[in-house]
Amino acid sequence: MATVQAILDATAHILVSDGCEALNTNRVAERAGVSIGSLYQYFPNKGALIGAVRQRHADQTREELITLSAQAAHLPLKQAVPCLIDAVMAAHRIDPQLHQVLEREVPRQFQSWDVTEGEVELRQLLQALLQPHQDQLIVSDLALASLMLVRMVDALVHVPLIQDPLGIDPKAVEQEISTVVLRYLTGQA
Amino acid sequence: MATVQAILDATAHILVSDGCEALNTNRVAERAGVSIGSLYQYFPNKGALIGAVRQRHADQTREELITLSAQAAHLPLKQAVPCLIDAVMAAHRIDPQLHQVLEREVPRQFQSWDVTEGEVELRQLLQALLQPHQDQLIVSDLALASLMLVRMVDALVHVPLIQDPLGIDPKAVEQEISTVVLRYLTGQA
Amino acid sequence: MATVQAILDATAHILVSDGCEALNTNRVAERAGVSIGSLYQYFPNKGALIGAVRQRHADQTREELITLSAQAAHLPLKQAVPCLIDAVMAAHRIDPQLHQVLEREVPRQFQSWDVTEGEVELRQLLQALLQPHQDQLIVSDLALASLMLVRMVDALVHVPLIQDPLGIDPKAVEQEISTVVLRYLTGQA
Amino acid sequence: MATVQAILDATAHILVSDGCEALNTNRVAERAGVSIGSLYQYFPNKGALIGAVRQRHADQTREELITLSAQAAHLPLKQAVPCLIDAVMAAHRIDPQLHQVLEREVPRQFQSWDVTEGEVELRQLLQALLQPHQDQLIVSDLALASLMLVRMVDALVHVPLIQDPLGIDPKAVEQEISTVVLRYLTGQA
DNA sequence: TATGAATGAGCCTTCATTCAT
DNA sequence: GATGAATGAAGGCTCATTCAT
Repeated sequence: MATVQAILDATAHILVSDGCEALNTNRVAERAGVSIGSLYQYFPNKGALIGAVRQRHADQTREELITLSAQAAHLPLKQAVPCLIDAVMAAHRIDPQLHQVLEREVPRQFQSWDVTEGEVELRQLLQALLQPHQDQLIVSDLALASLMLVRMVDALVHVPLIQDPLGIDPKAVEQEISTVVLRYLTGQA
Repeated sequence: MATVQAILDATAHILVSDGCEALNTNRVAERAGVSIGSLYQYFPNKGALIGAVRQRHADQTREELITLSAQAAHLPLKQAVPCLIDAVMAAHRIDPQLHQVLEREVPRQFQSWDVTEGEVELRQLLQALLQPHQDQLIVSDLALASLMLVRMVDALVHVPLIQDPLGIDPKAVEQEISTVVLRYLTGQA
Repeated sequence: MATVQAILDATAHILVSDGCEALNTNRVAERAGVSIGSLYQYFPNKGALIGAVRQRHADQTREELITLSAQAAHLPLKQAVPCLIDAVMAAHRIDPQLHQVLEREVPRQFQSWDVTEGEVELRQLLQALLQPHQDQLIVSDLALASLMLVRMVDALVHVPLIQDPLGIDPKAVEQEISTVVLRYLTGQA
Repeated sequence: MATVQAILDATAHILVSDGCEALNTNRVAERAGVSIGSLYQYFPNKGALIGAVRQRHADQTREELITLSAQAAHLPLKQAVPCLIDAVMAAHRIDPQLHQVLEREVPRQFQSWDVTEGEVELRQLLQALLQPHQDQLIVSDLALASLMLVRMVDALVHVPLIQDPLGIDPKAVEQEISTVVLRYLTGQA
């Protein structure tokens, strides 16, 4: 419904512009242009608000990721890897700032179980994508490799999204991610 | 002074055991066994408290890292890399839970500029350590490689510290980090 | 109308099961299975709701009381008194819990003038019932005696309805009420 | 402490003048002339406030009652009973309006166990006072009689404290209570 | 008439911070 | 320096009531 959308949008906006600490239900309601009563008609408490925003973002991200990574399924490994990295980056580009806040600022009490949930799903997806290329891989354990890759790619993908103090070129980083991954998987780039 | 130490310890303890949201100055003072007035004698506000804890933790981490990584300076690359990874892991083992909270939960208003500061220093340290091994490296840009390495190692180093839902062995992860790094740097492991 | 009945029933039910503090119009409407709008179609405000429940309960109580006490009119005093006490107890057994809540928990703002109203009526009824037995009575003032009796019987009648912490038998209490009354009125039991 | 006293006084005053529903912590603090923060320094929540007022009132009442009823211990029954009734009335005159509110308006959630507690104590006190007069009593069971008396006297004692709609004289009521009690206990007045 | 989304005043409570002692 | 009572702005949330459909 329009009201719910407005509330979620307002929440996300405040989260991005002022951070999690500055998020309060009255402010969300005001920015959403609805009364505080309406907010509580749809969300039982502040945590649910953040949870819903996280859910919406996670859903969008997963959808984007799955859609784009599907294209990699039929490519040779050397093109599949950059394609996947692109997918991950595209997913992160949906709302990088919101992603950042959700990832790094949400206090413990609002963090839900499904954070790791999503990662596990991702690792299994990746493992399935790598399976067909078994013969070219030099990694010993595909499950282990998937864990390593998901974590490192996630970390690296954030790099080009922010200004580097030493002036490293974002474009170069983006390409280098594929290099790292391919060298790890195949020993060559 | 003892009072300051007690206050910082209390802060860190609450941060770890109950999270950033549960940190309040009265509780810190109580746990530290000093009056709230004394707390404000040494710290102008709540932010300074968190800042000081962060600073102390960063200092300890850096010190540990520098001390341990010094040993890697005179080793061949193949042993230097595991040695460095060990150093990073040791640094993270100082207080992994505090590290986690500081890294992931502290709201924007308390996050200071010097987070990146520390990383830049790290990248330069790493670059200096790699320099002597130039001939064995296949990476094109040492500054870029340092950025990549610092980010990915930091991400990977957290993995063995928490229980994996898919049951991957922490020991295996620890070794695999060196593999990833060496393959990236030299094309072999 | 069915809607009104449903609303009153819902109100009474919530009053009994969760107390006056837990009574709110939205909850009443929900439990009654009608919309909040419909509730306000029939009751101008929350107070009217409680008032109506009180009225209904008072009406039922009065009706029961008058019906049953009519039987006492043609009995000799010694049998009339237990008969009347029985009538009062029967009236209280209609919905003892609701009675309790209405009597002890309803805040001032919802208490209406007619509380005493009912009592006055009762006193006059009792006085009329006693009049024919004047010759056996040793009380000086029948109006005063009626006041005393209504108040004390009301108080005593609640006793057998709740569990006594010292384990006094409810049946014994019930009989003792008649003893008290008869001794007061006639000097004998 | 002065602050605590002021808070309790303010609570009692609001309770009496505007009822339980109108009691809110901000108003209490304002009337007490302290900040809302100070109120919460001494009382963990609204319920504790009401509980403390109730406690204070119960303590005062009990003290008055025990002190005054001690005088009845060495009197013959015929003077002891009016003396006791006087004691009960004096106890009720401490703050009749507060007593009323505490007795009839406090919602379930704030009612504590010790309501009945006090009554049991009273019944045992009364039983001890009656024991020495056993030979003049015609009641079969002293424990039962004590229960009856406590309840009926409590009910009757409230009568002279309020204006009667039928114009019964309060003084007469007061005396009649002793009559009722003595007739019940001894068969004569 | 019935509906129920929307409203918003107001209540309970927390906590960073001050300041008189 | 140390203390801790006191402050009060601010935030989470409830619920009686309205009104457009």
